[in-house]
Formats: sequence, structure tokens, C-alpha cells
Amino acid sequence: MYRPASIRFSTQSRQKHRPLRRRLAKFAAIQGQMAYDHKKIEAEWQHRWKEQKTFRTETGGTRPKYYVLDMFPYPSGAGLHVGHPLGYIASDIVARYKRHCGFNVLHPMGYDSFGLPAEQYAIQTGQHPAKTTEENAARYRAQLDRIGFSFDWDREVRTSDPAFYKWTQWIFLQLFNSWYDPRADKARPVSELVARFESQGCHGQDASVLTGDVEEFIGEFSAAEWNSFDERTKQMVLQRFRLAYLSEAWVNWCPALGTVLANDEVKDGVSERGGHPVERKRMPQWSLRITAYAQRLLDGLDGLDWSESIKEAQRNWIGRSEGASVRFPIGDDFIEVFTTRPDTLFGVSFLTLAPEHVLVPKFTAPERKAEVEAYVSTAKNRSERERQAEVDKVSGVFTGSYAKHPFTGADIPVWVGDYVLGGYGTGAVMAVPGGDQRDWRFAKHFGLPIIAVTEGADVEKEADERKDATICSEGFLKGLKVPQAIRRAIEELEKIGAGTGKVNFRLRDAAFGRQRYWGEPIPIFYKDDIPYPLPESALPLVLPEVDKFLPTESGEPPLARAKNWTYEGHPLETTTMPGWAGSSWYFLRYMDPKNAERFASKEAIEHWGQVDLYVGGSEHATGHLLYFRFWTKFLHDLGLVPFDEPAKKLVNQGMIQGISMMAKVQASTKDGEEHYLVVPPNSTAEGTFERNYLVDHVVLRDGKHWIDEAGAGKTRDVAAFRGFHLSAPSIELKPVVEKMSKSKFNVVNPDDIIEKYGADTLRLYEMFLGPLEQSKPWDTNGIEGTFRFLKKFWNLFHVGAGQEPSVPSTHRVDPTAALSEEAPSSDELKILHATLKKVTEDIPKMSFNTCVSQFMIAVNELHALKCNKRAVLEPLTIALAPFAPHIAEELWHRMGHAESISTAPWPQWEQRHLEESSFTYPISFNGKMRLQLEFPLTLDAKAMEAAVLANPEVQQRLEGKTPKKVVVVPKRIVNIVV
RNA sequence: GCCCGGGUGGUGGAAUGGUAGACACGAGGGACUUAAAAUCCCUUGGUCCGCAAGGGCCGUGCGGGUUCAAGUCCCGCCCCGGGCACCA
Repeated sequence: MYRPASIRFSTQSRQKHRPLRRRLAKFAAIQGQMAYDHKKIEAEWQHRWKEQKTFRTETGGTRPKYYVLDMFPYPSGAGLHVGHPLGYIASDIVARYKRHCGFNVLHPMGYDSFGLPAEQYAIQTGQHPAKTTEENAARYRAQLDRIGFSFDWDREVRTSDPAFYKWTQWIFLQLFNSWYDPRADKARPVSELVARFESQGCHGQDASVLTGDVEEFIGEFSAAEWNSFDERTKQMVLQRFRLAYLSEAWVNWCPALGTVLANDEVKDGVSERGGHPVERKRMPQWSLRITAYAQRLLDGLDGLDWSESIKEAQRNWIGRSEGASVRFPIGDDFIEVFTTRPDTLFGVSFLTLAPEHVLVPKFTAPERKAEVEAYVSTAKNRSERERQAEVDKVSGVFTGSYAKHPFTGADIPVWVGDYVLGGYGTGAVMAVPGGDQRDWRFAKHFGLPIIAVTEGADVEKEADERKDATICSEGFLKGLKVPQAIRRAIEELEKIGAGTGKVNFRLRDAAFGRQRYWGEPIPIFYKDDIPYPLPESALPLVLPEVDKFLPTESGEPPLARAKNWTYEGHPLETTTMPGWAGSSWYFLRYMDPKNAERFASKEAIEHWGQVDLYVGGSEHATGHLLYFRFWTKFLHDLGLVPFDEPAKKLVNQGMIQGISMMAKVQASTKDGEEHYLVVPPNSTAEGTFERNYLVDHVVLRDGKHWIDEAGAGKTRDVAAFRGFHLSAPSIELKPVVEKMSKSKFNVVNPDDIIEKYGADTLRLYEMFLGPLEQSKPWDTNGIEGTFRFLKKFWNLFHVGAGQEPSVPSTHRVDPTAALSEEAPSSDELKILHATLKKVTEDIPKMSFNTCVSQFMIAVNELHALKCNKRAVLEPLTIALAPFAPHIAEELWHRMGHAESISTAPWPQWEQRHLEESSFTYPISFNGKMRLQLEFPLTLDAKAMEAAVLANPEVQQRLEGKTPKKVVVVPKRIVNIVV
């Protein structure tokens, strides 16, 4: 299977430099067959794994299952950089390790292939997003293949594939056809709700699940009334219960772009792209009632083996707070507020409504109408982000109306202020300036009364928000501690019917419609403007062809351009699902990816169960991971999956950052054109700013980074530098660690690394870089170490023992793999078993950097012992296989095995090889280590203390003094206190 | 402001309360070589004393504390990264 050297070097002939080739050829001739040729080995094994479907997984069998999942990537046009595979390498190590341990491992990969960039590209070029997606996925696949992952590609899924999104649409229909029953605390079919309405009507008991910022309970009705409702009314009532429902939601509408923008696409009230004005507008929107699951999403976190920071982020996002809802009567109506501090009710000096509160117009006194309307319209058009950013600017307006205090009956002025958010709670607050700093600022600004609510508060200076204070405001709560006062206040509110205890969540329902083309069509049609679900038989509802990927002239989504976008003559929904739809359930599809009858068979779901290990970036902390859990809980409620959390263990890999080369430039205008002058990096002159430089052509001189002429010349093509003036023959650059990104010119492509060092080296190096969870900058320089390690490991098999280690190993010619069948020495066994122990213990901890360093120690030591014994190297090769699979597979083969190394059982470490008869004790004086003494482990503490004190060097250090105390910790340390 | 991480040599990092700096990069020195590459060996936290062997002192962001013993535990700060935020 090995080609002669001369032919082998034909692979090198692509290299341009002939002299180099000649030199390499000579080198290869010396090395014969024994050199570590990563290119050949990796290409060969990747080919064989593919041919023989080594990593194909069958559902079922008697082996225990293990499901290792990576967050699948969006296939962007930029391809992979070295940061992307970090998590995949880690999960691949675990997958391979678990296979060695006898598990049936599911380790799939696919693409989250619906998304904005492909659509944006389509708008600009007319290229169909399906085509770009296809090309990008092919490129990703080629890059991933070169790293040697053990994915079962037969199970690949793509969210944009109709065979996949058929089931995304199917799940949407289940959501549409379900409501949340608060008594059973789970989702149930809407048909059951209808049956109940038909027999008992509705008496408000289900109202607690109604959510959304415009949702209001429709009111009570009897069975007879329900039966007399017309179809439209019935459907409208049911809308309020469905888990997928059509409502109106505030969106960032950009008329110039004719599209809805995400919050982060809006900067300072204008679109980030193009700078067009953006207005907040109410539009019909499909939403998912995730809020019905708020409590379960919160409770479920406790049992998960996820990082504390992610769990905490989800808890904050869900934002549960306990308090009371209080009604303040006003005229024939009332204003409902939510408060966590009903104990401060006697400190209320005004109410504040959010500008978008529906009752603002009603409660505005005629003489104040103009002023209030003006305020509302400006406040409303400020983005939420803006309103939240400017904490110092207090603004508001008095409505001219007064509400009644529920306990005292006092007149409470009603104000409008944009510090109150429309989307949280009821969109209204009872303002207690003595107990809430925001209310206090508002009161100070407008000269409203500030009542002290707690003892010891200095309300002239600030509000007192302590939760262990004693209430001092006049009324029945006076003298009570805050917690008791809260309970008492709620009791009293409930007694007089002015309020109730209430739990409020920050979590809002999830907007589920996008005015976009490249997403799953929502399987809904409209009859008389009432939304109806498509029958299952009509799925998949395939994305139609359109002439342009832009919204229509009248502002409808791109799907409105499609011809015959109807179902049985009725218009179909024209918005599409958001990016997170497919990723909310894709883990189930991997279990049974080809199933045409069901999203995945019952057997497959039962066999594979929850994801045992989920690896991905922490940027999905509150988005994807929340929806992922929500959909799983929903499918569980319908009895479709037996578990209600998707992933038991979650690990977030850190970001691999790039080192950017920053230059300081100064803009100037010459002949009406912008010019850039490169200035010293510490310059603070006006008009200076920083720009990234190409990392190529950077030279280190005098401890500083410089770019040479060639590099500077190349950079001239970058728009920002066009026509700049060089202030020196070369430019000084400042290295900065930041996110790896094409636009920062700091991307490192794994293909280049693999070309030079091989996939095994890349894999080892990415793991060696540091703890998986930590973010760290990529520095290709360090890679030599892992490359050398692999060569050294390889050489253990190929240079016989008995030769002088000082002879460079590449110069020793030994054409056959020289493995000794001799029994290993106890030293050799100790190295082997110490390594097996460390690796076996550290893989489950996901501590891969320490595994790699242990391998290095083992190889260094075995090298020093000139060990080439099969009994040592064979188990070591298996242990290394998850990390560096190609070289391990190759050596395994050379050792005479026909089966893939991935089928080899994991070698067990044995304590007996690690036992020591003695221990070298550090002897410290007052905690400072001074000398070392070796003692047999059988020696007891007392005898050891005597032996230590008898030692001449210890005696000398004691200078005749008697130690106060001697601490002897067996197998650890001896400490002499003087 | 709140929540979660983190701060250790020139660099990435290691260390169940028990010898701080494993392992690796880089740097310096040496071997091999016509030469280079590759490989191998040695040194490498700072500082001071010594011709040397060797030894002293300082040292894990800062200040306290607990302990025979603290990078590790406790209290109070500072800084960096990430997330959330007029959340009532």
C-alpha cells in the first residue's frame, strides 16, 4: 500500500519551487517508508472511512446508546475558520471515546440552512438562495471532511430541505391545534377545548394562559352562547388560546426597505443598512405562546447539567417575579398595575402609564390632549433600545386625570412616562418614589410628592429599596417588616377585591413570522380573512418560485409575488418562519432522518432519547436553547416524545479569537477627496481612528509589529486605505485580540493548517490550546509542539530500541515497523497506566488540554526509555485514537489489525501499576519547601517525624531549636513549624 | 446597576487546601550536517550573594483574614470578558 518515494513525491510536484522539491526528494529518500506522512495517511483513512461507512449508526441493538450533538452550522459563504471546528473536535473525541467504551453512538451533522445572508445575496445578485446554500454546504462538507470527524453523514439534515421542513410545518400545525390547559399544566388539543365550550361554556378559569401584549380575556360565555356564536367569533375566541396564534405585534418597519428589521438592524432610529428611517408599527404577526411554558422552562433548569451561566441567563430571560396586581379605579374603569412591592401601597403618589398603553387616550383630559398626544407620538417612535439606553433623561406628561387609591380613596394623578414599558406587566406602574429609584427620579424631575415608606430612609437623597426594612407609611402596614407587609397587603387587596397576588414573567411570546423569502412557509390559508390550518396531506407546503426576493411594492412579503399562492382558491399565508424554527426540533430528525411517515419513528425516539451531550456556542444562551426546550416540552405534552428536556448536558465552547493588526489612521480631505494618513499608534490627534490590516506581511522588529511595503501595497486595495499616504517606509501596527472575522483580516483557515501539518495536528492543537469553555486567541506558532509530538509518537513505532537517542531519529533507517513483543517493564507500565488513568478521567470532564499534555509526557518518557513494546504502544494508540484518529488508525493497521481502531475496546487502567513503595516528601519549614526526603509508604507518621528530625540537614536548619509542631500528611508533605 | 466567567512567567496554560509554573510555544546554548531543514540534548519566573557547588529573598490583580500550610477557602476592593437591564 505504500508507493515508492519517487512516486509519493509526485503529490508534492504541485509545489512551484523546483529546488525545494529536489531537496525534499533527497530528504524523503533518506527517510524511506518510515516518515510520518500525514497527507497520505489522512487522505487514505478518510477515504476508507467513507467507503466502508465506518461511522454509520444503526438504531437499536443491545449496546447502551449515547447521543452527542453539535449545534449545526449555518453554511455561510465565508467557509469555516479555525474557530468553528473547536466544538466539533471536542464532541468528536467524546463520540469516539464512547464508541471504544461500547456505546452505540449517534453523532450526526447537518445544516441550519435557512437564513438571512443567502437571502440578502439573492436580493443583490438574483442568485436563488437554494443554489448558494447548496454551494456553501458543499464547501463546508469538504472542509469538515478534511478534519476527520466521525459523523454519520447518512443522517445529514438540512432545515431548508422540503423533506425536513414538512415536519417543521407539521409541528407548527400541532401548535396551532393546541392550547395550554393550566389545570393539567400541559398542552392539549383545541378540539377538547371546543368540546368543553360546547358543553360548559367558558367561565374565566382558563384566562390565566392568555398572554401577549394585546391579549385580553374575551369574557365569560355559556355553552348556549358559544353554540350561537358565528364561525368568525368562534375562531377569534380560539385564537386567544392556540399556542400558535395570529395577533398584532410591534415591529420595526422600514418603509424605504419595505421590510421589518430586527432590533439590532436598527441604529439611532434608522436602518443600519442604508440609514433609512424606521418606524414602530403594529402588524399582524404569528406568535408562539412560549409564555404558557414559562414556569416549566424555569423549573426544568434545575435538573440540567448545563453551565451555571447559561442557566442563569435563561432564568433572567424568563424573569419570574412575585408580587400583586392592583386595580386603581378611575371613573367607570380602572388601571391595573403589577407590583412586586404591594407593601409600599401607602407610598403611592402617582401612576405612570407606558406611552403605548391602550387607555392613555381615554384618560387624557381634553385640555391636555395636544400635549399628551405629542408626547406619545415621539415616545412611541423611539426604539425600545433607545428608551432603555437613556436612563438619565426623564420625560413624561400629566394626563390630567386622577385615579382612586384602593385603600385610602385619595386622588392619585395619572402620568405617562416612557420609563414604563408597554410590553412588561400591564404597561402601567404605581409609582412609589420613596421606594423605587426610577419613580423617585421621575417625581424629583416633575416636583411630585415623595412619601417615605420605610424607617430610616432619607427620601430627599434617594429611594430606599431595601427589602429588610420596616414600613413606616401611615396605614395598617405600619411597623411591619417588608415580607410580612407584602403578605398582609395582598390579603387586604383580595379581601376588598382590589387586587390579587400574582406571578409575573418577563418572557414574552415569540414572534414567529418574518417578512422574508428564505424560510419555511407557514401552512395557513385564509378563508374570509380567518386563518385555517392546511391539512397534513398538503404538506410540505413548498416554498414557491418568485421573480424577485424583495417585498412587493405594496409592502407585502416576497411570497406575495408568487403565482397561484393559494390553497383551493384561498390565499396562503405570505410570511415565513424565523431562523430558529428548524433548529428547535432538528435533534429528533437525526434519529430517523429518512422517515416519510412521521417526524421520527417512536422506536427511534425511544432508542436515542435525550441528547446526552450538546456542544455549541454560548451566544445561543437565550434564543435557540429556550425554543429548543419549549418545543421539546410541547411535543412531550402531546405524547410524541417521552422526555421533556432535549439535552441533559450542555457544554459551551469558547470563542477562538483572532489577532488583528491595527493601524492608526487620520482622515483628511484633499481636492474634495478623502485621504488617510497613517500615524503613530499612540497618536491621539483629532480625526484619528483605527483600521485593521492584512495579517500577512507583518514583521516583528524591535518588539514591535510592522507591515512591509508589499503588505502595505496590498492593503491599498482596501477601501478605507485607498489613496492613503505612507508616513514611513513601513507602518507600525498594534496587535489586538478580537473576534475572528473576514472583515478584520484575521481569519485563519483550517485548510491551510491541515495542508501543512495535517488534521491530527490541528485537532490536537485546538484541544491543547486551553480549556474548551474558555475564549482564547489563535496563535499558529504554537502548533509546532503538537506536530512534533505526533512525529515523536510515530517514531516510537519505527525506530528500534537500543539505538542511541542522541542520534537524530530521522536518520535511523529501519524499513519495517519494529515492534518488540517483550514484556514491558514496571516503569513502562506505570507511564502507560498513568496516561490511561488521566485520559479516562479527563475526557468525561471535557478537559482535553490536560489529556494532550499527558500524552506528551508519556511519549517523552517512553522515548527516553526507548520503549517500542507492543504491550505499551497498542493500548496507548487506542487512547490517542479519539484525539488523532488518522495516525492511530494507520499505526493500528501496521500493528496487524484488520478492523478499524474505532472498534477496539477502551484500555482499562489498573491501580497496581501505579502503586509506589516510597514517596519523596517535600519537607517544609513554616510552609516553605526546603528539602526533599524519601520514605517508604509503610512508615507511620510518628516514625517519619523522628526520621525527619534526625536528618542532619533538618538539624542544621533547626539550629538546635525544638520545633513547635511537626505536621506529617502521608503521601503529601511534612511541615515543621518553628 | 444586576448576573455569570476570569486575572498565574515573554506567550498559551497546569496545579483533590499540601513542592506554584506541569505540558507546549518562544528565546538562549550545544550535538549532528558542506549547508539548511528535520531531529536530539541542556538552560529558561524575577532578583540578590557566590569562582563554583550551592544558597537567600520576592512572586499567582490589590488589601485584609482563616490555617501548620492559601493560586485554591472567607471578607473588602480593582481590572478584563460575556450576558441582561428604566422589568415595576
